[in-house]
Amino acid sequence: MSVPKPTEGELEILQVIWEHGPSTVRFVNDQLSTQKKVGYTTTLKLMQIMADKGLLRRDTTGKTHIYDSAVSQQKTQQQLIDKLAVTAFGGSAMKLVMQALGNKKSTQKEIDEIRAFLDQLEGGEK
Amino acid sequence: MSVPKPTEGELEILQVIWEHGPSTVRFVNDQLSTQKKVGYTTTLKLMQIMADKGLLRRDTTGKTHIYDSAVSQQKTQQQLIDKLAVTAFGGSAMKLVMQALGNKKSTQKEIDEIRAFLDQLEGGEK
DNA sequence: AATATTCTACGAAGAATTTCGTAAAAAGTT
DNA sequence: AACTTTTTACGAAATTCTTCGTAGAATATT
Repeated sequence: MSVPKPTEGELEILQVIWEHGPSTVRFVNDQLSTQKKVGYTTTLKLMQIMADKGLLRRDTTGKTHIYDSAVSQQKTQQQLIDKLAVTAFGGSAMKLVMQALGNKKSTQKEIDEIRAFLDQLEGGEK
Repeated sequence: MSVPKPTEGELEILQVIWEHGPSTVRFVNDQLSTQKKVGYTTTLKLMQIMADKGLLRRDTTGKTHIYDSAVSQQKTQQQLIDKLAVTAFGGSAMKLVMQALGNKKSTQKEIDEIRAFLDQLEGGEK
């Protein structure tokens, strides 16, 4: 297999890196620590494992290693959506979308955004 | 905590029960077996655990126990979407929806469905 | 009634994930 | 240079999830 689906803990790390770009373990751990209690070596270990798996790339030239994402945010998100669609929505991404829209107090602005997005989808069809 | 988030294996079982209603272990196992190889006692054990967790209810009056879902399909699906939104979309369900719509070759019919759904959302606002 | 089949209960092995302690290397400080 | 801090490496414990073997109870079959 190529790159495995990230686990939940791994996703938390990916999100930090997707948002802030290449980061040190220290930085990622600081970010995670604002959300939950987590030891430094725990984060380190996870990131090392992720590098082994191919989820992260690391630059070991400097004193402190710099980790960067080796997977695209969009591809990963799509992978997770597809997985959820299969495991919880009988394979229907549309049902998933409906559910996400339905049980959500969407603002008028959001609804308009979706409409615009749909228009765009129709326009750019191939 | 009340009812925990179902695991992947548990979701497969829930889907069978959501679709077919109250079921025996035998039936659920037969259904799962059409998708993947799985031992009878494996399914049994999982369903027993799910009953302990509060994901399933069971009727033990008869010879063979009958299991029914103790969690609503819709609530569970929403729970999973919310979780995915948080762990992979920075908490934004809208981003999740966009992604789901975007990287999906949506048919015209599906797009129209979503539009109708949005109209309905606006109409039934409180 | 004896035999065979089906089902539940139990426990435990296996696998994947998460956590962290300890030690050594590297860098910074006094 | 000696000391402190930071970082990496390693391994293993703890947790959660999954799988299944075995035994015994319940039911059905011959």
